Amino acid sequence: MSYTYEHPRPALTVDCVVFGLSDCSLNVLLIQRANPPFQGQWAIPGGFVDMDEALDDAARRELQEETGIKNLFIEQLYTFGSVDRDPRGRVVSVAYMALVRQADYRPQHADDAADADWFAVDSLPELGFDHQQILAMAHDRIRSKVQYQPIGFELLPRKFPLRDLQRLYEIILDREIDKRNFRKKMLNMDVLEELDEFEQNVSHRAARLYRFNRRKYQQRLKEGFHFEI
Amino acid sequence: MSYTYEHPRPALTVDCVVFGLSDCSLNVLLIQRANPPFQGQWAIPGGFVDMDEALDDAARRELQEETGIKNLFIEQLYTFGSVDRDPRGRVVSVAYMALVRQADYRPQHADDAADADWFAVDSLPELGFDHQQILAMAHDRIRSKVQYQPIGFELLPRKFPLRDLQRLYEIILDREIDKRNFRKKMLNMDVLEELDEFEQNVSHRAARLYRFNRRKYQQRLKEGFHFEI
DNA sequence: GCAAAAGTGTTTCGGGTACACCCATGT
DNA sequence: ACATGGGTGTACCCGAAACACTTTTGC
Repeated sequence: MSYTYEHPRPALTVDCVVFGLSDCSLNVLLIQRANPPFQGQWAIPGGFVDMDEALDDAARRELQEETGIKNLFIEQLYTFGSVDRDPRGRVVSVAYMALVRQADYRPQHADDAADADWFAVDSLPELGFDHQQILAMAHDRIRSKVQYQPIGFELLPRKFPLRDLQRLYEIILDREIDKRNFRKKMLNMDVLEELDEFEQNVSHRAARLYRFNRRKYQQRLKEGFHFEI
Repeated sequence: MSYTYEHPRPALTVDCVVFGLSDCSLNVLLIQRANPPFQGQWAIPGGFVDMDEALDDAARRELQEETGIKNLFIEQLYTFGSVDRDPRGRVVSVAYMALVRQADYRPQHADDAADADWFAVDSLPELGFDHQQILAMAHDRIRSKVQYQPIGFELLPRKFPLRDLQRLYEIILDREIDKRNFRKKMLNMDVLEELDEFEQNVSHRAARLYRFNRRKYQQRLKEGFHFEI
């Protein structure tokens, strides 16, 4: 089967920067390329956009093929279209950023990848294509966006102690935060649900668990509320 | 001439939301479509991406064809790729936003447009395609970005009185701003150059002119400075 | 009882906001 | 002289930041 057009068309792909969080670092999911170009090098997962799927759907599909996870948070980042960004020819790529609960699954690599693994954002391997640049932009985006939108919760389990939320911000923003001020501000925003559950299996006093209440957040937004760290 | 590919490819276009400022409104440049679909309706200027030009270059080129202006401020906005957004088939469009000094030129329409004109953003005509949505996103973007990046200057003449700068913010943000506080804040940022020139041909005391000093701004950025209205 | 982390208020400081009058210029 | 807009300083208030001790739990 082949397709013919009057004018030449660039190929169109989506690439997806997947962020996860571990105890002490913000991580991204990379795949090791099984085929040329950049065979053996690490890269951001991605693939071609089908004719009958929207860009967001393509990103979600690729991500599911690479990771097995559905229903996650994704957001369009930027579209990269330098003429020479892919040695195989003109390829324009719509980059997405996704946030996942890293503990929920093991990376599984698709056929076009030799391997898939997490890397801390501050110690990345060399990347193929312009993926270094895409990743840098994604990192900037998450750093700034986490401060004024409640997207951090996408990286945590549904139920979490405040300490973990604070640690999340400390890791992403790369600065220490005062515990009392943090709790005060976070709880005052009134978008967290205080649960009657506590951490398990800790060798010290167990912390209370909280849950992000999206409904309450949406409601507060309408009242002119503004999420901010 | 025709081009054949193994897999089908969406067509790729750039669309450009051009903002200008007049005495009392923020405006966008629209063209009236000369051909179907949506013939006779107003739309955002745009066109196909050539194989040997980067996306930004395509946006700049289209813009120059539509308006005759080069060297203006452009910024990528978002990529729109719903399956049915164009009745002619699958067309993915990378949307840009541009800011121009509206007084500097008259709109001139290209061959594919019957007409081109400015419309105040708060009284737009009905638009073809998903251009209403693109425009709404551009409007959101300029509104939020103008508050933390010095892009407003792109809409003003090089030399301007502070009153005009304040009016710009009042128009874009749609709220009144206190004159003394505005001047204090703006001058304290130390990115404006106080000129020894004054307005001409006004029937009252002439205001001093200022100029945005980009070099000083870049330098202050490195010192950890943060532009904000 | 000791190690480890949870949980909790008050004071201080700086920046944002509110606010009104005199001055320069052209007609 | 008057109409029009240019230009200027101070007081208050609120939210951000700094800061240390007691409590709970497991070992």
